[in-house]
Amino acid sequence: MPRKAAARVKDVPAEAISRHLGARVKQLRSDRNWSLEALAGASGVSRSMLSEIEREQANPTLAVTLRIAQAFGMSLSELIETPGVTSSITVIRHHDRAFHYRSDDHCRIRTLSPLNLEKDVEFYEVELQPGGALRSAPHFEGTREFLTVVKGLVKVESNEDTDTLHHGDSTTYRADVPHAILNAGKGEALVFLVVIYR
Amino acid sequence: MPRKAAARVKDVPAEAISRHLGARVKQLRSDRNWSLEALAGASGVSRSMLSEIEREQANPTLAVTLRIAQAFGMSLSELIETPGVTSSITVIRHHDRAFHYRSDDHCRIRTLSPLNLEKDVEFYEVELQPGGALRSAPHFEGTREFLTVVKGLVKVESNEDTDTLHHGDSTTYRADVPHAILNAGKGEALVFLVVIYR
DNA sequence: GAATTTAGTCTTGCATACCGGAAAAAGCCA
DNA sequence: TGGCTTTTTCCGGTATGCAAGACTAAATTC
Repeated sequence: MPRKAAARVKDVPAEAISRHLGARVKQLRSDRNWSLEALAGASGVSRSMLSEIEREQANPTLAVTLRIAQAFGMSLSELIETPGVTSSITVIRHHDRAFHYRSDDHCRIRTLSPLNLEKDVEFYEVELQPGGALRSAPHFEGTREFLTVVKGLVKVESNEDTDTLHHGDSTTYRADVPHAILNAGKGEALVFLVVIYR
Repeated sequence: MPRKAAARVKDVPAEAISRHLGARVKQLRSDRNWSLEALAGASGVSRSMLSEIEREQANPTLAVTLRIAQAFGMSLSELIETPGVTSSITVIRHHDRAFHYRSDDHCRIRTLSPLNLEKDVEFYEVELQPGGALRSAPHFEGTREFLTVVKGLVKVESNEDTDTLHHGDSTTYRADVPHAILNAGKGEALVFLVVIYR
């Protein structure tokens, strides 16, 4: 068995890189009746490279892609994003490491909402080992947290206030002050947390 | 003196490529307490490349940048774009009937956020018996729901899309179209639901 | 404090992004 | 059809993106 060649990114199916970037560039260019030469002039990217990109035979660098976007008078995002396609459902699987926001011995946090997609709300799952705690510095003014306990015994602190929650209890508190979530029980604790920025 | 090399894109000032992409990656990574090794594992991009990118010494290809974005659970655009009271605590006890939003044989809904206090976000716990379903007419334009399955086997429908979720899986979907949450398993199902109105 | 582990940077080597110019296609008008 | 122009693809060379492993420094464990 020949040993596996070094996995290079180029080997990734071209379509996966950025769906139809080539087609998109070609479209924008012909919309404007530009030749490769014209686009090359406007972008500073060589005709040959542009040709390859349009035929999906290249894996352009960020810099080159950015220049092309600028030549069309748009941002990278605008160039890359397929306009108007918002798939209805997005799923985050339990074991998807990409969403393990943070993990250490005492505390594991999973992101349940695509971060930064929803700007002012975040949804987390937090697992705390006995004695474990999640302490946070104040967030922006007006930020509140909503929390519900699925398993274990949890103590919540916000400012000087403190409260203890059992399985099934929920709470909301100010998060624009120092606050903390602590596992006050003997077993593992599991809570869901919604953070709302104002 | 060697003759002037052909002007390559790499020669462009690094900052211009994508403002502080390196810093951004580094930030996201340390936010999550990930080592380069961990990020390499999650993204499929080598440590060394990641190191170079963070130090702004590389001009990554689109493919690599995309993989990094995916490892962080965000889109390319999201990665590239620059981001940026009296008693503190209110508790809702598990058995407090006042917050049983709705109860019937098949479906029990508890409100975990004081309703109409936070106007554009609501937080629910939904319990579905086998065969039970929660069907909703479209909410306001732009409304999305975030859902995570704590127990059971759940099917989600939004528009024509459908997906099945096991324990620990999460999803987000459009709620401004007809949508439904169904218990597709043999036992009781428990999910947490966040609704965001736009 | 030596040995082990864990973090990051540096080095090596290959595949390829990228450029400039040549060859090939495609129009376009007699 | 034959030339003339314009547009696109092909080709050769250079610089560099990228992966893998070596190396170094810091933190842990014994």
